[in-house]
Amino acid sequence: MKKNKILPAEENSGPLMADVADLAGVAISTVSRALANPGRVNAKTRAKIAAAAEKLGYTPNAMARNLRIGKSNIIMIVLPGSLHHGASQIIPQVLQSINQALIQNGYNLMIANLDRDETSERHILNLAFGGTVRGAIILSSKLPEVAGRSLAEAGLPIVSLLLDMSDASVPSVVTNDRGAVAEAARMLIARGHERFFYIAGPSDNYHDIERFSGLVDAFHETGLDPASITRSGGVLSYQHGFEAGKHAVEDFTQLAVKPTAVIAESDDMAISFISGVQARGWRIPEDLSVISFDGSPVCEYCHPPLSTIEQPVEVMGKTAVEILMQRMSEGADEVPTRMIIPSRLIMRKSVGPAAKANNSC
Amino acid sequence: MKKNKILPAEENSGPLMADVADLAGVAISTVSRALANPGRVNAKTRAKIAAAAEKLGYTPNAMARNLRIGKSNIIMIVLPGSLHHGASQIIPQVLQSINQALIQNGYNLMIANLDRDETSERHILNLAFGGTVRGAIILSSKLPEVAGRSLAEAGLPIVSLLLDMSDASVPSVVTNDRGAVAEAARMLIARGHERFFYIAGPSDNYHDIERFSGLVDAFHETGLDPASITRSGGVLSYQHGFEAGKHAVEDFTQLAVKPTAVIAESDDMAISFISGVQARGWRIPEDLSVISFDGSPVCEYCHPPLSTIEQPVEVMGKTAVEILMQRMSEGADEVPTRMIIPSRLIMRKSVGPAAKANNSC
DNA sequence: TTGTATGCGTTATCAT
DNA sequence: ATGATAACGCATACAA
Repeated sequence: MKKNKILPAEENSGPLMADVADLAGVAISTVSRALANPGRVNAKTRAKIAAAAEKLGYTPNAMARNLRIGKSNIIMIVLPGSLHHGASQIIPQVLQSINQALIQNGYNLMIANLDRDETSERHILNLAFGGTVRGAIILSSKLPEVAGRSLAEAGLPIVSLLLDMSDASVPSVVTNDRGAVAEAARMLIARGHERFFYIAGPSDNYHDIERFSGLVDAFHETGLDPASITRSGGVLSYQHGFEAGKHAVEDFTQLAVKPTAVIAESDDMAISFISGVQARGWRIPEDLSVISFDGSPVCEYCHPPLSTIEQPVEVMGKTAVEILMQRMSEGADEVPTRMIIPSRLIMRKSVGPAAKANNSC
Repeated sequence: MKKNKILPAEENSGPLMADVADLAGVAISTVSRALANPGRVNAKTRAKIAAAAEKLGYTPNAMARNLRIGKSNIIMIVLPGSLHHGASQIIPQVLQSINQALIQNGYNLMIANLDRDETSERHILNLAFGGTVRGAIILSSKLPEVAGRSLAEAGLPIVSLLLDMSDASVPSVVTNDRGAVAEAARMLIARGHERFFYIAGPSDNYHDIERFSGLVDAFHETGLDPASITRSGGVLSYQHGFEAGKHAVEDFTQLAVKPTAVIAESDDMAISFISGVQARGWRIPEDLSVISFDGSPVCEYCHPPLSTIEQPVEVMGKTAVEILMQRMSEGADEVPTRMIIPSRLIMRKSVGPAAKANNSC
């Protein structure tokens, strides 16, 4: 039984269910039930089967099972290539939390990279349409789509993480980007800051829009003129947030009237920006207060320790998985289309009162 | 053809090979050939088939294919839970490079977390013995093993990355840890440093042993007494390298005679260590020179910019995949058991000449 | 409660 | 060069 007559041969592929059945002296279907539906088989035979399986070191073949039941147990996470660099500080945590939650539900996590080339899009679509994956969690602002085929039509549940795609009817798990920035900005304004410098990631990206809007909101609320907000960045091609921060230093240097507060879209941007302006003689927070986004662990050890808006990635990841599970089990589409997990502002020494006149240097 | 009579029904699972065959007016086996082995089918029929497939938007079912050929096209990467925190700065790059290389070879990447509990070990073993994955790249110092079943016996190719497991006959891709640290140490010694402080990760880990040995080597070569090396760390339970660095600050503070040079096993450790000692009045590099390991991008923006031994993770990742591919194709086991990819010392301002007497503070 | 038989979607063997 | 057919390993409808 162990070895088949006709086909591949190749490497020994381990004991089969049939082997277990033989050894236990029962039919193969009984083994199948004993494993999947223990309640519906006699305790005695169940014991025999368990013993046989144990003795043979039997492990069910997942591919065969999945093919038979017509479902895969693999979920893919779609990471834009840029994320590996951009918000890279939090990616490991995201993967970790998602994977843990998935495994608890009997699923596995596959990584899919979405770059700007058609090849990667096609690859992802094949994963979806070819039945390799059962669902997707995406960290990209657009769904892969090529030759008229879109991930949206693949018939599998999708959840967007970090970016709100509920407009495109993709359930999304996000943080309160806009409100969190507004809150941080209000706090800065309360400390006397009136001129802001905003370091943006790729323009028109959800994060850019929401977070910048939050800043503008705070200005409106407090009666300040949003005209005194200077934007920097918005370039798509940066590999790292670090580069954006570096470039922002140039922009900042050329300003006739210097802002006293900086809000950066990611910790990386803030870190390299701070490094750059400090090298040119500005002091943080005496001359310039800085707050960024992400809550990377490294912020605590920056010079000075960096205030950051912490994204609750653990919770967000688990929530994304929960929603995915709901979409997959309950046939219904009655699941939330947008979950907002509040972020937390971690105040550190990079923030101080506004300097009176700091156009030195 | 599209819908079958008896079974699941469920969601529409897309066009099948049979549908393509029908539309093209050929047998199903011909379609299979046309797709897999284009050379062995008439150009005309091939065109018909291609047209039909195109029109239907046909995507081959991967699970069925893999089951049939008895091979999965999924490779798993085994990440110790600690790595998500410890050396986390480089994990995204590792994943990125490995995934790219895999996809070029027609494989996909699955993530597997190896924690310290038996559950995660069992899970990984099931992935292996259940045929879900075809091979593994591990970043863990030990192979999952439970109830006598070990990953080593799963009959699938394994490559170790970052850690040398060639002793356990697992082909390994590593960097020249020992030599790189020795070189860095020699350079420091040439600058007058004679008392070193070494911040270690988990004790007896490969990295700890190799890198510390490198430091000792340099001392021997230059006729210095290794007794003037102080070790700190070696604690297993730290979640972040940051914590190790923090703790090292305590150790450092209590030393009667202060070292003038520090070597840390990871950038994270160095970053939090520097932050801590600076807060207590020490100056880098005037009082203390620091070099660490990993080459995290953030080092460039530290205060002062941090010298680091860059691990060539991109090359290492690609190399690991290459070795895996060799193991899988050429039946032979005649593949290298250890590949050493040299690292590069990036010198930055965290290093200076030894202070004459810096036991101030 | 257990056994028999069929099919999941594909590849590969054998004829034609 | 193409077509009919039997597996791959498992799960389920149905009969016993």
